[in-house]
Amino acid sequence: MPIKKGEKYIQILDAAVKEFAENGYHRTQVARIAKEAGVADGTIYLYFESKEDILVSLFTEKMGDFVDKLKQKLANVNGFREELRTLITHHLEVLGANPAQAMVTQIELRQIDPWINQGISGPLKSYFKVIEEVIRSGQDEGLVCKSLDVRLARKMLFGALDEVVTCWVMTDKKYELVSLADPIFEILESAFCKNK
Amino acid sequence: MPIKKGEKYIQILDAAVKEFAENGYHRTQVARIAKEAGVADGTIYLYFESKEDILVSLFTEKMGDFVDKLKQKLANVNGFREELRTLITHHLEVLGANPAQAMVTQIELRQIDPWINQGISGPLKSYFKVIEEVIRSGQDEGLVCKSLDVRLARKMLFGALDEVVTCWVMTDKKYELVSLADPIFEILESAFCKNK
Amino acid sequence: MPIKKGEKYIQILDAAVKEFAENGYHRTQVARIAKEAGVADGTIYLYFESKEDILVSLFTEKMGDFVDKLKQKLANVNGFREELRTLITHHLEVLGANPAQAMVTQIELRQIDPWINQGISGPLKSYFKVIEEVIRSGQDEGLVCKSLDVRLARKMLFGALDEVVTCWVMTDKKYELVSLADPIFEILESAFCKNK
Amino acid sequence: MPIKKGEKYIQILDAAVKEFAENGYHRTQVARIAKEAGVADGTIYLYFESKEDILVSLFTEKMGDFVDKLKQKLANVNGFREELRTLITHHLEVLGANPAQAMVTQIELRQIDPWINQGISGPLKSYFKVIEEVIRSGQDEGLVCKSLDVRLARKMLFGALDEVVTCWVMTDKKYELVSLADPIFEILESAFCKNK
DNA sequence: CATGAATGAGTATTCATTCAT
DNA sequence: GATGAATGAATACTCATTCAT
Repeated sequence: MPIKKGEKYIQILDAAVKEFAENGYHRTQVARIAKEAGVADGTIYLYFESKEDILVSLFTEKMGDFVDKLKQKLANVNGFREELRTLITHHLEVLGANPAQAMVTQIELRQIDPWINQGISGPLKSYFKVIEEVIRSGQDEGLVCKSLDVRLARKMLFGALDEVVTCWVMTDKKYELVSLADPIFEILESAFCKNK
Repeated sequence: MPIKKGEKYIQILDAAVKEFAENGYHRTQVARIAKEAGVADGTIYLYFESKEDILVSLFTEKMGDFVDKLKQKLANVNGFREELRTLITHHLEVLGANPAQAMVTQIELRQIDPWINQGISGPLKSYFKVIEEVIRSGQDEGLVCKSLDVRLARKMLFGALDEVVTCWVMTDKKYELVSLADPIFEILESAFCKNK
Repeated sequence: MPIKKGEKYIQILDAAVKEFAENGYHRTQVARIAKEAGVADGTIYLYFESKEDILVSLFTEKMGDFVDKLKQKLANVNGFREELRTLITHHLEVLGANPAQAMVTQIELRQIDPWINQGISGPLKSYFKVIEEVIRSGQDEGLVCKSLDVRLARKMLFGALDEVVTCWVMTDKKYELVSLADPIFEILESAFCKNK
Repeated sequence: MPIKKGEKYIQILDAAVKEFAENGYHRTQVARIAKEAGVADGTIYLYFESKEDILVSLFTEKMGDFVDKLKQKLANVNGFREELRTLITHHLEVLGANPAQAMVTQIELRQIDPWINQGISGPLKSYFKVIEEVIRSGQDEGLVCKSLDVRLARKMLFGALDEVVTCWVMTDKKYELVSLADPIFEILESAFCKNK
């Protein structure tokens, strides 16, 4: 039962983001992470169950923050349109501001054996829930058609954002990710709102 | 240089789809594929450069067909709306009809080291090109706003479809994938067409 | 240099017998012994030099008692035959009464690297000495042939007893070990005494 | 399912005896055995399941021979006394002639986790069976008391021989093991035969 | 073309032991 | 004396790939 707190926990996580983003998950040795974090190899295993657990924890840890912050922002905003805009902007801002993090989330995380990586589904689901709530609030507001399949809409919205970020990560992040917020907003707004 | 055709080539590819879909890419040993295909271990390397090449070839091979067929269908259809509908339906039909194939494409393919998997970008790009042409034809037709960023729209469209298929694959394929064609079409039509 | 006495010393030794007998020497972690003993990992090393030292001490500690008690019993007995009987009975009684102890002595102790385990030879030698004295007293008494190689006889006697106990330990201790004292005595008596 | 035959199988086994006898089981690395055998590390695992399997196979392989040869010798001999003498001599001869082998059998083999080493019990049992048959033939012949517990006698006989060999191995094999055959025979004959 | 025995590079993980508190 | 977080050495085993036949 690893210790999920403490200074060393953070050090290791930080070192891991750096190494994973730089060399990829499979090419990164645990010993390398330890060195970068300034701890002994064995110390890693006081805080994580396995190399894979580091990657999953990386995601879980950040995803918790991500959703919490998003919820806060949504609480300060009124109406479906603003909520949608907030959601999109938040997604792009956060990932755009942390390229290494984004790299790991978009690329490396998907290299884990899906038979094992149930670990990421929890935090991800809570994000999905928030997205669905936003869409549903649009329905309540009368802006979004009641007959819209909310789950389907969520998948499409998330998939669209996700692909945009992935492409950005893979093209060496040449442009400002957040600059895409407006055009994306307009497309998604059209997609979901009835008579614009 | 490997022989990229012949009876054994097909046998190996078929064995690989089966094994990858069943056990995942990393958990599948080359020896296992050879056994399933009824050939010797070494024979694999007469037809493929590496284990990874099998996975990539799997994708390339099918993606070629996929795009060819799609182009044929699009040639027989008039107007952006029908083209879009054809695109979506084709995507869902083909993947929905080949669950094992879909499993490999959606899940296993993403486990390859991105530093190496440039192999898939070729065939994928030709699909992207078709998608962009469809959107552009919508602009020419006056249905889609000229100011729409076609590449961005393509990413979102593809991302949306891709996520829908991934979710379907991961939920044990309980429903008919193609049954989602209509609702998806309506959302994407709204997304891209001006005043509906 | 470790403190070879005190309450904690006993606690650790007791915990070790339990764990070794239950899981075997190699499968037992020092941390586990510490936990079972209710002390910190590091505390172990205030009382023992190494994991191996625990096992060796276990043996030494008990072997000291074993030989002392045996000597006392022998002092109260007259004649080779009674001495031999006493020796056999003592061996079977003590080990039969402490199955966990016997398990460790007969099985686990032999898993130690013989390049290091000189530690056990001391206490064992004093037992061997007692056995040899008993045999020699038989010679003095005229019951045992003078030409008998006492060291050889000792090895055979000890080996015979040892194997009997090992078999008992490995067959889940289904019968009373001490019940074998009589038949064993008769065989060994015949073995060593001239014309019975 | 490892290949239990072939030239390489023998090479590896020979290399293993040498290394185990020289450095002990735990101190011997698999890579070292491979080097000594002139094969690649991985090749070991084509012929053996694990490092432990090498040690067990070592014993099994030789024990088969040992028992077969013993049976042949016994077939050419008449009467309990000669059979017993044959048994003892064979035991001492074979082990005395192969000190490295004896080292491994008497010392290293016992370092294997008894929870796993069921592998050795088979071949050993067939030896036990032969010993018991010899004793039983003595009973049939009228030389050994019918009331003697044959299994107990076997354990004592085997334990006695075993301990003698172990002592010999551990004292740097300074004397000829087989020279002990006569005195041992006399002791065991007295032990089991009624009126000498 | 086909074979499959042989190769050997590559590394996550364990756990006895230490030492600063 | 006691603690327990931190250490880091140590290595069996896998499996994609090759090549002699």
